Amino acid sequence: MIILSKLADYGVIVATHMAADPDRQLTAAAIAEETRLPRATVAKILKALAHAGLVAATRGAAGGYRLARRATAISVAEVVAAIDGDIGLTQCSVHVAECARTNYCPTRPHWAAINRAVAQALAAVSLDAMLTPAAFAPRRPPASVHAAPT
Amino acid sequence: MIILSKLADYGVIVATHMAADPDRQLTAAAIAEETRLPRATVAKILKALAHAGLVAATRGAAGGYRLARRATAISVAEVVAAIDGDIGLTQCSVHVAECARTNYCPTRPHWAAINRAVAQALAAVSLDAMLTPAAFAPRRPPASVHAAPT
DNA sequence: CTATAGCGGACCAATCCGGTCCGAATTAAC
DNA sequence: GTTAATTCGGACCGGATTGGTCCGCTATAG
Repeated sequence: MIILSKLADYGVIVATHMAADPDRQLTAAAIAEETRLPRATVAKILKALAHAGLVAATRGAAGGYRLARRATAISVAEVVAAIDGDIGLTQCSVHVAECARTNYCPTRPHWAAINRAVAQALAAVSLDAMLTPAAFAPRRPPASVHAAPT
Repeated sequence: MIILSKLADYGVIVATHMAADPDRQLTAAAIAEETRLPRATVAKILKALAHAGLVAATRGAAGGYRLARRATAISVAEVVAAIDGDIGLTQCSVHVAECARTNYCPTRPHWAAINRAVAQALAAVSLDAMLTPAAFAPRRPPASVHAAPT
């Protein structure tokens, strides 16, 4: 299973790219070109990021986007949340009201704890950190949960 | 965004239900009834769990399922992986070969670290833990990544 | 031999997602 | 003031994935 949607994945790429030199103002077309992503899709992503206040848009001729904050102050979690919406493991975590099983489902409270761990894992990494040349990151995949990679 | 698929969510419910009294052998129909889940769906889930070796099946009349191991020895991560497949954040994490961006994408190695954190959060919780009455689990949602719950 | 129950797979419908496009609004340049 | 460039905010569509169901087969108990 893939956790992040493609769009959110692209979002991180775009945001990271902008974080590379935060002072430059880039048009959607320029970012698309430099990241090798489809132009229309990049535009859509930037819209979402702007909506969440992560990037600032300048309209009109000679307009473009730039990061609204310093790269160290934007976490991957924020970027993902801006595109995919709020992060939650189960239906229960996000739409609590709709869970008719609330009464006889003992597992529900436990998801919150796991949920927090996941959210924190994403929140702990800033765009700035994504740019650094991978120093500490291990080269091999997790290898703990693996069963059948398909 | 919801991380777990509905099916995987159900899978945890089913597995947890079985962990409640591990010595009883339950038919798929009985589990469906007791968990209030659609019978056919439960059957499908049990098949997946059996395939992964998490539950043992007895065929024929008076057959049924039971946990293959002690509830303390089965993690939520295993249940999820049995149904949704391997866990990975991005396309890169699972299908590394298909990522044409490998060369000019600086973010890739960093995903592995986040990936591990997520996997570990799921692996750290056993079915047995899911059964305990929520003692330590905080009642409030994460509140860190939240932006707009839709 | 018959009823029960899991096994394996095919199958369908619906939802979600990636991606595209277009008109409106806004600003810079001429 | 007019025109061109560029973002904004939608709607929109096709395809892929997923949730859910069903059927025929096998195996076991009585």
